[in-house]
This record gives sequence, C-alpha cells and structure tokens, in this order.
Amino acid sequence: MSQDERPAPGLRERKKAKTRAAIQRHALRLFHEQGYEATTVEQIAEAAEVSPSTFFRYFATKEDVVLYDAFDPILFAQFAAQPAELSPIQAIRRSVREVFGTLTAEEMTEQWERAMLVLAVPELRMRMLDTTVAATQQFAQMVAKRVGRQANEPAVRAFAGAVVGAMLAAADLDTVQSMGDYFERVDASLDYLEAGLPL
Amino acid sequence: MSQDERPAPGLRERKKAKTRAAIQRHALRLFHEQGYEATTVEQIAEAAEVSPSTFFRYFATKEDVVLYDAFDPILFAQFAAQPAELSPIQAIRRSVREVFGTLTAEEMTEQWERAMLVLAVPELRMRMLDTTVAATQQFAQMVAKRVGRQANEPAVRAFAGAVVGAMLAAADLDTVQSMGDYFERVDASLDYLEAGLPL
DNA sequence: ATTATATTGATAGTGACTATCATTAGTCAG
DNA sequence: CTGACTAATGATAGTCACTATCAATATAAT
Repeated sequence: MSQDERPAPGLRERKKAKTRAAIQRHALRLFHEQGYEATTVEQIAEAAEVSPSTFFRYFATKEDVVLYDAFDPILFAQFAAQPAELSPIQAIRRSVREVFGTLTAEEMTEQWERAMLVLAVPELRMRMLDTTVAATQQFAQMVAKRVGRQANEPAVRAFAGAVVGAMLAAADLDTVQSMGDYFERVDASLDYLEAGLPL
Repeated sequence: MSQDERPAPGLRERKKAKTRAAIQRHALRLFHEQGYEATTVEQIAEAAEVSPSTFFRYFATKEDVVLYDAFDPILFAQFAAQPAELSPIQAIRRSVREVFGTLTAEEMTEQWERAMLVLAVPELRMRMLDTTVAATQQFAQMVAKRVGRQANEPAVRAFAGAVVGAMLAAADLDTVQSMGDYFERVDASLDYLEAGLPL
C-alpha cells in the first residue's frame, strides 16, 4: 500500500478508462446479441449512457470498437525478445506460443469469438487485413535486423509477405473450427515455410 | 459483314453498356481531377447524365467503379492454360508475363494510374485486399490440381498464401515507382519463393 | 474560491446507400 | 403498326456513419 502499484492517475483519467471500457463492453454485447450491422452507434451510446458524440471521441469508427487490438505490439515485442541465434521462423513459432500460452481459457474464448466476428463481417475483415499488411512492413524490419540484412531488400520483403500470407491462409473458417485447430494450422504452416515451400 | 462479329445484342443492352462505360469514365476522370473522397456520387451521376439512383443500379458502391477488375479471371485462365509440367511458380511467372505482355503502352499507363489510386485510398486498398485474399482460395484450388493434391491440405493453402503474400509485398510504393519496377520485383519475389525462402 | 482547461451533449449538417413507386422506353405479338 | 408486357429510369424520402461547432459542465491548478 505504501508503494503506488497503479499510479492512480487522477479522477479524470480513471473516468475516461471506465467510459471507454463501458462503450466497448456494451458494443460487443450488442453485436453478439443483434449482429454488427443491426447495431447502431446510437444504440451503443445509449447502452453505455453517453452521447453519440462521445462515442466518436473514444472510437474514431464503429469498427474500431472491435479492432482495437493489443496483440500485434505484444507479438512484435516477443519476437524481438527471442534469442538471436533462432531462425526467424523459429522465433515466430516461439513468440506465438508464448503470447497465447499465457491466455486463460476465458480470454481464449473471448479472442476466438472476436476473431469469428471479424471474419464474418466484411467491414471488419477488410480493416483487419489492411492493418495486417501494414504490420508486414514492421515485421520485415525486425526480420532484417535478426538476419543482418536491410528491410527494403526484395528477399526480406518477400519473406515477410510470404510468412504473413501463409499465416492468413491458415485462418480458414472451412477447416479451422477452434482455437486449437488454428494453432495446429499455424504450426503446420510454419513447418512448411521452414521446409522451403516443398510442393 | 456476313458473320456476326459482335452479336449486336439489342438496343437495350447496347445502351446499358454505354451507360456503364460513361459512368465509369466520368468517375475516373473526376477522381483524377478532384480526388476520390472529394468526388461525390451525385457529381458522377450528373457528369454521366444519369440520376444517382441509376448510378447505384450499375455499381453497388462507389468503390466498385474503380475496382471492377477484369484481371483476376484472365490471370487465372492463363495460369490454368500453362503446360502441366511447369512448377506452379513457373506457371505463375509465365502467366503474368503473357497477360501483361499484351497490354499497349496506353493500357499499361491506365492500369498503373488505377493501381496508384487504389493504393492511395484506404477504402479501395482494403477492398482490393479482401478480394485478393478471397482469390487466394481459388488459386489454391488451381495449384492443387496442378500438383495433384487437395486444395484444403495445409501445405497447399500455405503455399498459395505465401505466394499471394509475397506478391503483395512486392507492390510497395516506397521502392516501386513504375510498372517496370513492379514487374522486376514480382520476378525477384518469384525467384525467391522458388529458391525456398533462403534467408 | 476562482480561474483555466478538458470533457461532454446538443444541434445541424454531409454523403453513401436503400426502398419504393410512378413514368418512360424497348420488346414482342398479333 | 399498334397495343400489351417488361425492363430501366428518376424522384422522393429515409437510414446511418461520421464531422463540425458551441455552449454547458466537470475536473484540475492556483
């Protein structure tokens, strides 16, 4: 108690965090209950007891309520922290394991449901793809650092693109029906990339 | 003249084709002159001398005016037509060369400008990505056929995803500044994939 | 307590897109 | 050629995401 465990950053900041969380919670609940498109921003605002104006102050778009995604930075940090002697693909494999290994069953379910929502709604799926492709450049830079090359070299870019492409292809709703399935597929894809795309 | 070169499909159909072409032409011109976002559907409709209602009868969204893309099917057909003994990557390389080799300088410029527009406008870029990812499944099926495997095998999906991912990574505005640059990069990426992603 | 500042809600707008319906124009028998 | 059938059009009214603005309110700082 003597130490500031959480710096308790003033009433104003705490209120903002609460408001943001309330909006997101009610939004996700309503999306689950009525579907994404059938839920209007007005409804979300009303449920969270704020005005529509306030909604847009916290989330620039309706999509952002779902896509505010803290995973990319965590995954990147984990990737950077892997021992330098690992190959990029081995580093990816370990990063994925370590990041998702810490999730509770509940968090896992929540992530899975969110993923289903994103894949099901074209609007959300498209935004997710866009941010993923943008993240590919960042990934290329980290790979470059790891193998001692330049990030703008065609080989490095192609490698990063191929890895991301293969990971996206692993997220296929027809054959993947659970988080466990998905991890198996990601692992298999990484094996396949490591083997040099043998056909 | 004795043969029907174009079946001349009735006045109604000819008018529709004309209207569609007029809308698209004026839309692309206005996008070029004023920018995509600054151009409203109302302006396009007015320029093409139709009502806004009619605009949406021809194009479901404003985006579709730009993204109505005839290239994917042509590229797929060309890929399917490549000799069976070629490896998938060799077949891709040849298909790309053959499809774009037939373009005139003017068509080339037009395609380049359209590509720039798509990459510059988030809305368009996202839709393009979505259709590209969707096309990956189709591509996986064709690859499967070529190598005598099933399209839902992880290896086949991962291969298709990796190829598409690497191709997308080749379309990088920082390092690619012309259609010629782009083809070089695509070729280099295919080499790299063929070599088994050596780092 | 008082001043300065951050946050809010209300209001009014824009623009993409949908639904509906009467009018018009192309088609096809007879 | 004419009239009935059908497809295409334009007008109207509406929904919803999102923006801009501004007065009212809540927090922070002095």
